[in-house]
Amino acid sequence: MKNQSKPVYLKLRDLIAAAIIDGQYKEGEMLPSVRALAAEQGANPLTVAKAYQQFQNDGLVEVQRGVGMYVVKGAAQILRDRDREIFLKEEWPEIRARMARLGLAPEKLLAET
Amino acid sequence: MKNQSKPVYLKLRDLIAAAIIDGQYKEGEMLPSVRALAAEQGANPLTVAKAYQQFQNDGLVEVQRGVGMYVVKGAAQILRDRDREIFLKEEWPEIRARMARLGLAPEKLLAET
DNA sequence: GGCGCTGTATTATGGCACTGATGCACTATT
DNA sequence: AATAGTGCATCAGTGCCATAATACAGCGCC
Repeated sequence: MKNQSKPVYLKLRDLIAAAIIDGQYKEGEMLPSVRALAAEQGANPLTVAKAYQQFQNDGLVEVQRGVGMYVVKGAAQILRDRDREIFLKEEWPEIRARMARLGLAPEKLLAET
Repeated sequence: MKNQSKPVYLKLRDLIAAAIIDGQYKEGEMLPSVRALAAEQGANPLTVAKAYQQFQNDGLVEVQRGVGMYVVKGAAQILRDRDREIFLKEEWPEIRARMARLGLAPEKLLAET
Protein backbone atom coordinates (compact mmCIF):
# COMPACT_ATOMS: atom_id res chain seq x y z
CA MET A 1 0.00 0.00 0.00
CA LYS A 2 2.92 2.28 -0.57
CA ASN A 3 1.01 4.38 -2.98
CA GLN A 4 3.14 7.35 -3.84
CA SER A 5 2.30 9.02 -7.05
CA LYS A 6 5.97 9.88 -7.46
CA PRO A 7 9.04 7.83 -6.52
CA VAL A 8 10.78 9.02 -3.39
CA TYR A 9 14.18 9.40 -5.03
CA LEU A 10 12.69 11.74 -7.61
CA LYS A 11 10.99 13.80 -4.97
CA LEU A 12 14.30 14.07 -3.19
CA ARG A 13 16.02 15.00 -6.42
CA ASP A 14 13.61 17.87 -6.98
CA LEU A 15 13.95 18.89 -3.36
CA ILE A 16 17.72 19.04 -3.61
CA ALA A 17 17.67 20.80 -6.95
CA ALA A 18 15.37 23.45 -5.54
CA ALA A 19 17.63 23.87 -2.54
CA ILE A 20 20.66 24.39 -4.77
CA ILE A 21 18.89 26.85 -7.03
CA ASP A 22 17.59 28.80 -4.07
CA GLY A 23 21.06 28.91 -2.56
CA GLN A 24 20.04 26.92 0.45
CA TYR A 25 22.84 24.53 -0.40
CA LYS A 26 25.51 26.98 -1.40
CA GLU A 27 28.19 26.33 -3.95
CA GLY A 28 31.43 24.98 -2.52
CA GLU A 29 29.67 23.79 0.56
CA MET A 30 28.91 20.26 1.56
CA LEU A 31 25.57 18.63 1.00
CA PRO A 32 23.92 16.85 3.90
CA SER A 33 25.22 13.32 4.20
CA VAL A 34 23.03 10.59 2.82
CA ARG A 35 22.30 9.39 6.31
CA ALA A 36 21.52 12.84 7.62
CA LEU A 37 19.15 13.72 4.83
CA ALA A 38 17.61 10.29 5.04
CA ALA A 39 16.89 10.74 8.73
CA GLU A 40 15.54 14.22 8.14
CA GLN A 41 13.23 13.15 5.34
CA GLY A 42 12.29 9.81 6.79
CA ALA A 43 13.77 7.96 3.84
CA ASN A 44 16.36 5.30 3.30
CA PRO A 45 20.00 6.36 2.93
CA LEU A 46 20.24 4.39 -0.28
CA THR A 47 17.29 6.21 -1.72
CA VAL A 48 18.94 9.51 -0.92
CA ALA A 49 22.14 8.24 -2.50
CA LYS A 50 20.20 7.44 -5.61
CA ALA A 51 18.94 10.98 -5.71
CA TYR A 52 22.46 12.36 -5.25
CA GLN A 53 23.66 10.06 -8.00
CA GLN A 54 21.81 12.09 -10.60
CA PHE A 55 23.77 15.20 -9.69
CA GLN A 56 27.08 13.38 -9.77
CA ASN A 57 26.41 12.15 -13.28
CA ASP A 58 25.73 15.68 -14.39
CA GLY A 59 28.88 16.92 -12.71
CA LEU A 60 26.97 19.27 -10.47
CA VAL A 61 28.42 17.85 -7.29
CA GLU A 62 31.85 16.49 -6.51
CA VAL A 63 32.44 13.49 -4.35
CA GLN A 64 35.25 13.32 -1.86
CA ARG A 65 35.18 9.77 -0.74
CA GLY A 66 35.07 9.40 2.98
CA VAL A 67 34.34 13.08 3.34
CA GLY A 68 31.20 14.17 1.61
CA MET A 69 29.66 15.65 -1.49
CA TYR A 70 30.25 19.25 -2.47
CA VAL A 71 28.26 21.55 -4.69
CA VAL A 72 30.25 22.53 -7.75
CA LYS A 73 30.74 26.18 -8.60
CA GLY A 74 28.12 27.37 -11.02
CA ALA A 75 25.83 24.45 -10.29
CA ALA A 76 22.90 26.67 -9.42
CA GLN A 77 23.15 28.53 -12.69
CA ILE A 78 23.49 25.38 -14.75
CA LEU A 79 20.65 23.76 -12.92
CA ARG A 80 18.32 26.65 -13.38
CA ASP A 81 19.16 27.08 -17.05
CA ARG A 82 18.67 23.43 -17.72
CA ASP A 83 15.41 23.21 -15.86
CA ARG A 84 14.18 26.31 -17.61
CA GLU A 85 14.99 24.77 -20.96
CA ILE A 86 13.20 21.56 -20.13
CA PHE A 87 10.22 23.40 -18.75
CA LEU A 88 9.80 25.61 -21.78
CA LYS A 89 10.38 22.96 -24.39
CA GLU A 90 8.63 19.96 -22.95
CA GLU A 91 6.23 20.91 -20.24
CA TRP A 92 4.89 24.30 -21.10
CA PRO A 93 3.36 23.33 -24.45
CA GLU A 94 1.46 20.54 -22.79
CA ILE A 95 0.25 22.83 -20.08
CA ARG A 96 -0.91 25.35 -22.63
CA ALA A 97 -2.70 22.69 -24.64
CA ARG A 98 -4.38 21.40 -21.55
CA MET A 99 -5.52 24.84 -20.47
CA ALA A 100 -6.99 25.38 -23.89
CA ARG A 101 -8.84 22.11 -23.75
CA LEU A 102 -10.24 22.91 -20.34
CA GLY A 103 -11.29 26.33 -21.48
CA LEU A 104 -9.22 28.16 -18.90
CA ALA A 105 -8.55 31.82 -19.41
CA PRO A 106 -4.95 32.90 -18.76
CA GLU A 107 -5.97 36.33 -17.51
CA LYS A 108 -8.12 34.85 -14.83
CA LEU A 109 -5.36 32.64 -13.51
CA LEU A 110 -2.94 35.51 -13.34
CA ALA A 111 -5.41 37.72 -11.56
CA GLU A 112 -5.86 35.23 -8.79
CA THR A 113 -2.28 35.26 -7.66
CA MET B 1 16.85 10.93 -17.41
CA LYS B 2 13.23 11.43 -17.89
CA ASN B 3 11.42 8.36 -18.84
CA GLN B 4 8.16 9.39 -20.28
CA SER B 5 7.41 6.15 -18.58
CA LYS B 6 3.86 6.85 -17.72
CA PRO B 7 1.88 3.63 -17.59
CA VAL B 8 0.21 2.85 -20.89
CA TYR B 9 -3.24 2.50 -19.42
CA LEU B 10 -2.98 5.99 -17.97
CA LYS B 11 -1.81 7.42 -21.26
CA LEU B 12 -4.77 5.80 -22.94
CA ARG B 13 -7.07 7.16 -20.27
CA ASP B 14 -5.85 10.69 -20.93
CA LEU B 15 -6.08 10.14 -24.64
CA ILE B 16 -9.68 9.00 -24.41
CA ALA B 17 -10.62 11.76 -22.01
CA ALA B 18 -9.19 14.36 -24.36
CA ALA B 19 -11.08 12.83 -27.26
CA ILE B 20 -14.34 12.99 -25.34
CA ILE B 21 -13.80 16.58 -24.25
CA ASP B 22 -12.89 17.64 -27.76
CA GLY B 23 -15.97 15.96 -29.14
CA GLN B 24 -13.98 13.51 -31.15
CA TYR B 25 -15.89 10.80 -29.38
CA LYS B 26 -19.33 12.36 -29.33
CA GLU B 27 -21.90 11.77 -26.67
CA GLY B 28 -24.30 8.97 -27.43
CA GLU B 29 -21.90 7.45 -29.86
CA MET B 30 -19.90 4.31 -29.47
CA LEU B 31 -16.32 4.22 -28.39
CA PRO B 32 -13.85 2.17 -30.39
CA SER B 33 -13.87 -1.44 -29.29
CA VAL B 34 -11.09 -2.52 -26.99
CA ARG B 35 -9.62 -4.62 -29.73
CA ALA B 36 -9.86 -1.87 -32.31
CA LEU B 37 -8.24 0.77 -30.13
CA ALA B 38 -5.64 -1.72 -29.04
CA ALA B 39 -4.70 -2.42 -32.63
CA GLU B 40 -4.67 1.25 -33.49
CA GLN B 41 -2.49 2.22 -30.55
CA GLY B 42 -0.32 -0.85 -30.62
CA ALA B 43 -1.39 -1.85 -27.16
CA ASN B 44 -2.90 -4.87 -25.56
CA PRO B 45 -6.71 -5.19 -25.54
CA LEU B 46 -6.61 -5.83 -21.82
CA THR B 47 -4.70 -2.64 -21.25
CA VAL B 48 -7.29 -0.70 -23.21
CA ALA B 49 -10.00 -2.37 -21.20
CA LYS B 50 -8.27 -1.21 -18.06
CA ALA B 51 -8.33 2.34 -19.35
CA TYR B 52 -12.01 2.12 -20.24
CA GLN B 53 -12.71 0.69 -16.82
CA GLN B 54 -11.96 4.04 -15.23
CA PHE B 55 -14.71 5.73 -17.21
CA GLN B 56 -17.22 3.05 -16.38
CA ASN B 57 -16.58 3.48 -12.68
CA ASP B 58 -17.25 7.17 -13.00
CA GLY B 59 -20.42 6.55 -14.95
CA LEU B 60 -19.16 8.45 -17.97
CA VAL B 61 -19.71 5.58 -20.37
CA GLU B 62 -22.42 2.98 -20.54
CA VAL B 63 -21.76 -0.58 -21.43
CA GLN B 64 -24.07 -2.49 -23.70
CA ARG B 65 -22.75 -5.92 -23.40
CA GLY B 66 -22.18 -7.55 -26.71
CA VAL B 67 -22.56 -4.22 -28.47
CA GLY B 68 -20.10 -1.68 -27.23
CA MET B 69 -19.47 1.20 -24.88
CA TYR B 70 -21.31 4.45 -25.33
CA VAL B 71 -20.45 7.92 -24.17
CA VAL B 72 -23.02 9.14 -21.65
CA LYS B 73 -24.80 12.44 -22.25
CA GLY B 74 -23.01 15.24 -20.46
CA ALA B 75 -19.83 13.25 -20.11
CA ALA B 76 -17.72 15.86 -21.84
CA GLN B 77 -18.98 18.57 -19.51
CA ILE B 78 -18.44 16.48 -16.38
CA LEU B 79 -15.01 15.46 -17.54
CA ARG B 80 -13.94 18.99 -18.32
CA ASP B 81 -15.27 20.37 -15.07
CA ARG B 82 -13.56 17.69 -13.06
CA ASP B 83 -10.25 18.07 -14.86
CA ARG B 84 -10.43 21.81 -14.51
CA GLU B 85 -10.95 21.45 -10.79
CA ILE B 86 -7.97 19.14 -10.46
CA PHE B 87 -5.80 21.36 -12.60
CA LEU B 88 -6.54 24.50 -10.65
CA LYS B 89 -6.29 23.00 -7.21
CA GLU B 90 -3.38 20.65 -7.56
CA GLU B 91 -1.29 21.39 -10.60
CA TRP B 92 -1.43 25.09 -11.20
CA PRO B 93 0.02 26.12 -7.84
CA GLU B 94 3.00 23.86 -8.39
CA ILE B 95 3.48 25.22 -11.87
CA ARG B 96 3.40 28.76 -10.56
CA ALA B 97 5.91 27.95 -7.85
CA ARG B 98 8.21 26.30 -10.29
CA MET B 99 8.04 29.16 -12.73
CA ALA B 100 8.88 31.52 -9.93
CA ARG B 101 11.92 29.47 -8.99
CA LEU B 102 13.11 29.40 -12.57
CA GLY B 103 12.62 33.10 -12.91
CA LEU B 104 10.02 32.84 -15.63
CA ALA B 105 7.39 35.47 -16.13
CA PRO B 106 3.93 33.99 -16.55
CA GLU B 107 2.52 37.02 -18.32
CA LYS B 108 5.09 36.74 -21.03
CA LEU B 109 4.53 33.09 -21.65
CA LEU B 110 0.79 33.38 -21.66
CA ALA B 111 0.93 36.30 -24.04
CA GLU B 112 3.08 34.49 -26.53
CA THR B 113 0.35 32.15 -27.57
C1' DG C 1 -29.39 -21.83 -35.08
C1' DG C 2 -24.99 -19.99 -36.64
C1' DC C 3 -21.80 -16.42 -37.19
C1' DG C 4 -19.34 -12.47 -35.83
C1' DC C 5 -19.00 -8.73 -33.23
C1' DT C 6 -18.94 -6.74 -28.51
C1' DG C 7 -16.91 -6.70 -23.26
C1' DT C 8 -15.25 -9.63 -19.33
C1' DA C 9 -12.86 -13.01 -16.34
C1' DT C 10 -9.10 -16.09 -15.30
C1' DT C 11 -4.48 -17.42 -14.73
C1' DA C 12 0.28 -17.16 -15.60
C1' DT C 13 4.51 -14.93 -16.79
C1' DG C 14 8.21 -11.65 -17.60
C1' DG C 15 10.11 -7.27 -16.78
C1' DC C 16 11.32 -3.46 -14.23
C1' DA C 17 11.40 0.18 -10.79
C1' DC C 18 11.57 1.13 -5.95
C1' DT C 19 13.04 0.19 -1.49
C1' DG C 20 15.59 -1.84 2.01
C1' DA C 21 19.31 -4.45 5.21
C1' DT C 22 24.06 -5.38 5.55
C1' DG C 23 28.69 -4.78 4.99
C1' DC C 24 32.85 -2.67 2.92
C1' DA C 25 36.24 1.11 1.52
C1' DC C 26 37.77 5.51 2.34
C1' DT C 27 39.08 9.80 5.10
C1' DA C 28 39.67 12.94 8.97
C1' DT C 29 40.20 13.41 13.67
C1' DT C 30 41.66 11.97 18.09
C1' DA D 1 45.84 2.65 16.36
C1' DA D 2 41.11 3.76 17.36
C1' DT D 3 37.01 5.91 16.22
C1' DA D 4 33.41 7.99 13.72
C1' DG D 5 32.03 10.07 9.89
C1' DT D 6 31.70 9.83 4.79
C1' DG D 7 29.90 7.31 0.08
C1' DC D 8 29.30 2.84 -2.36
C1' DA D 9 28.45 -2.04 -3.76
C1' DT D 10 25.82 -6.32 -3.32
C1' DC D 11 21.87 -8.97 -2.70
C1' DA D 12 17.14 -9.62 -1.93
C1' DG D 13 12.25 -8.53 -1.44
C1' DT D 14 8.11 -6.30 -3.08
C1' DG D 15 4.76 -4.39 -6.04
C1' DC D 16 3.14 -2.59 -10.33
C1' DC D 17 2.80 -2.90 -15.22
C1' DA D 18 2.12 -5.14 -19.45
C1' DT D 19 1.43 -9.10 -21.96
C1' DA D 20 -0.25 -13.66 -23.27
C1' DA D 21 -3.42 -17.49 -23.91
C1' DT D 22 -7.73 -18.81 -23.26
C1' DA D 23 -12.37 -19.12 -22.16
C1' DC D 24 -16.81 -17.22 -21.25
C1' DA D 25 -21.10 -14.25 -21.85
C1' DG D 26 -24.30 -11.02 -24.23
C1' DC D 27 -26.13 -8.90 -28.53
C1' DG D 28 -27.38 -8.21 -33.64
C1' DC D 29 -28.01 -10.01 -37.97
C1' DC D 30 -28.44 -13.37 -41.65
